[in-house]
Amino acid sequence: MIDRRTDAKRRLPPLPNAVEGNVVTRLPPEPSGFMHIGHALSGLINYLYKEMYGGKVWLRFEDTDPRKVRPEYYDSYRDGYSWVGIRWDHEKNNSDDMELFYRNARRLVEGGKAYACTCGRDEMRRLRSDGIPCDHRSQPPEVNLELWDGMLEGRYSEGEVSLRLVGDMSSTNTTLRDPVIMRVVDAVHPLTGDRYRVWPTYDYAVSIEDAICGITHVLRTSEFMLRDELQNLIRRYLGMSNPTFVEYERFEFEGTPVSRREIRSLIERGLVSGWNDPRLATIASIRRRGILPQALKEFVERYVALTQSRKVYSWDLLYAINRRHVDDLASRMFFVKDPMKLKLDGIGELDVDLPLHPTRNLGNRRLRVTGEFYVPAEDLKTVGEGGRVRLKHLCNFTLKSVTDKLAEGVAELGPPEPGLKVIQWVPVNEAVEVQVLIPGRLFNPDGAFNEESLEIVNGIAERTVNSLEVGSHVQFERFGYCVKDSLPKTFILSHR
RNA sequence: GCUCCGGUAGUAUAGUCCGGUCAAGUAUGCGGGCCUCUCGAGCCCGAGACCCGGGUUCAAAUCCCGGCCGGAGCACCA
Repeated sequence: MIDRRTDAKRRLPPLPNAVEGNVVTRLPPEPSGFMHIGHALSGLINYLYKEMYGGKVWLRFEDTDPRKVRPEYYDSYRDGYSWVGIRWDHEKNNSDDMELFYRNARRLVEGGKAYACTCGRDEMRRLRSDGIPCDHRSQPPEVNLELWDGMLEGRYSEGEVSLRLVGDMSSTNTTLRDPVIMRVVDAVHPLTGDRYRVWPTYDYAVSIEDAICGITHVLRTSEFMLRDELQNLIRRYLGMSNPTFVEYERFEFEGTPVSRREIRSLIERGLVSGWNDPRLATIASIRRRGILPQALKEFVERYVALTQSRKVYSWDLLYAINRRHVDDLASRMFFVKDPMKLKLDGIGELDVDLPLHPTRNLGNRRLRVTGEFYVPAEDLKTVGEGGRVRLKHLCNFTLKSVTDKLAEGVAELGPPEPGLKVIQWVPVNEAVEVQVLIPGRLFNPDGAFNEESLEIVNGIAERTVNSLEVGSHVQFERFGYCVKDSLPKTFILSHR
């Protein structure tokens, strides 16, 4: 018997209607923009359930709006999902199945479940909103077929004719009010070029695809909730079976925009540097700032709930998990912010080997010391003249004098003296200048842009940091976990 | 405006379906301590919540009604 009060080993809750060995889920990105953390979390949910029960996951691109789809985004999702550790069993694009959508559309028309409508956009919107059917709804099937064939043959231009489902014009669920299922789009598709100009709409394409992919569980965010009924109706007309739906609220993080529109506007206004700005929550951003995929996975298992309540996560929740993962692989190095020069008597020239990690066997780095160091000014000032301090792994010293520019002291090499403040240091002859970018929240709780969202800290680091590869994790002792960035001399703080 | 959905500590959640074992568990954050040659990791202790008002009941976080607050949908986008 498990104590219900402990969730130390918390996992995803059981999936309704799940059959062991046969849970088929899907990753359904629209390749029209960059992948962000919300996609990753949702993708992980779909993947982890498939792993939990055994089954398959599909990667299926929802690319039926040629105007929005861009070729580069297909890869952005493939890369992103792979990076978070998802391995999908099958991959396809909705745009692969145009003939299938056409065939089924014809079946619907023939069966009286769809009709060709020539109402203008505004007219259609008005009637739908009032719940009133238009005359086209009661056209004889021959007329509908004639018009449908005309669409396929290219006799109509965009907006002139569209194929509509016979739904329920008076339903309170407005998605059911005879939605358009096929329409003419005069745009070149990145995958199919100009081969097709009649495209399915989302609900129609998804209904059919979910059925033919054998999806057993649709796990998605709740903006789709009202669509369940419509999609089931389409499948009923077509004699296809329905999946189980599990819908949950979108995942947001405090002070961080999620919508592409918002992000684009920040970029255009120059408030962030681009789609991979470390303050953003795109996959490119969180990778760049050192969030590990394992941390995302653990985050899903520990903190995600498949409920409809609003979720705005605190970044701290993710950081705490990430910190534990990163702690094992981050080399320890010295970085001094607001440095002050310290001259120590009693130390000659010598080479010292310092461990790269306190507990793991990551090896050492060697520093040559001469008696002149950069150390944090603040530490010396708090200790004051006459005070005693420890340079970590090196020596104890007594501070003799401190001015604004220089401090002097007398050192004794040897083991640490209990009770002394232990500080990091960089030999003057081993010093390199670096900057650390500290990303913060982009928006304050009141919604205003946070002018201090990116802090830049300049300081001195030990030369060893030059040998770090871009993307590698390092812990600047007494400062925080950072990632070596591709920008020259730059590190990005992951978190303290 | 119409239609849905939600509201447990600062944050995320467990518990809500099948009312009592919940004077409400966990994680994170916060305060304190231990340990440690880091302000990290690890360990221990502490403070901190059932949106409001009615009702039903011996008993309500859990059921009912009303209110308030929040979110979503209402495209020939997905």
